[in-house]
Amino acid sequence: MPELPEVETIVRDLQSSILGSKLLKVVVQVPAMKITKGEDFLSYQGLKVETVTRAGKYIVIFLEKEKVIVLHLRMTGRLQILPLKTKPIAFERARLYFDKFDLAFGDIRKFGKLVFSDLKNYLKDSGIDKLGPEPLSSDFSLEKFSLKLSRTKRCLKAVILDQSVVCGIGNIYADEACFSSGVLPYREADTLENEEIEKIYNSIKLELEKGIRNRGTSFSDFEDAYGKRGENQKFLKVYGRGGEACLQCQTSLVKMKVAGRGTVCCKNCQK
DNA sequence: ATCAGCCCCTGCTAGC
DNA sequence: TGCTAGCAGGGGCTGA
Repeated sequence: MPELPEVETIVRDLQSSILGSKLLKVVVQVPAMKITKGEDFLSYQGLKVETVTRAGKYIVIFLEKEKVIVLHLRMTGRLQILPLKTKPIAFERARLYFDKFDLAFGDIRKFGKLVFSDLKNYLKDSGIDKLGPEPLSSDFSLEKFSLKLSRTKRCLKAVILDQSVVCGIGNIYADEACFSSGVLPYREADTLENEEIEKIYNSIKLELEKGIRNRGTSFSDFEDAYGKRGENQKFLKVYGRGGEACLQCQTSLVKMKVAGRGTVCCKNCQK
């Protein structure tokens, strides 16, 4: 499941390869893909890529003439840079044909999203307008985060998974950040001490930065834009380790459901 | 207004 | 061995 570090890895791959490339043709397996706008792919053809950026878990490709393509990989989406005329990848849902290579969008579960829009409308069309601050930017302040937590009875994990509070965090990094901060994910947010909130705030940043350094977590099937697996799964302390020994205290890690998500934590190390 | 819980979708696995 | 129920979860939607 691609979260911020995985999406950032793909975006960096794209930045080093597709800037300046010309989009020749778009083929989408309708209705397999959820597409908004852009029945009119013709108007995107022949345009060069100007910039590629990330917003939360969204990939945003800016083209000439104020055209914008937004992708969200959701659970099982993947984006692959391929040599020209490569045969379809597994569960391919769309392909963008560029002048020097193909860009394939594959997605087993069809949860992924592809939005064809323009500079004026892409934020709203894609849902990026609803995102909270980027966790690794200065927009994500301890003060605002603290205020959000203190004003809700929701559990900690539900709040940090809420993309409108802080964007880009998914199940893996939520569990890792909770463990790393020593706070139980099911704690009611308004019972957290200032000291705990600061630890959580710092842990979120540290875990995401670590994920990016390791080029993402390939727990099941994440691959970068070149089909290479990440390394961060080797450094996970709790995610996917339910029933195994805690790396800090050897207590058996507990697996439970929190905020509707499978969750692993250490009842000894986390309070 | 807030928030829990259902739904989408399909591959994999545990259990019979 | 073969079948099936249940699980995985990001985010949109619904109803309390």
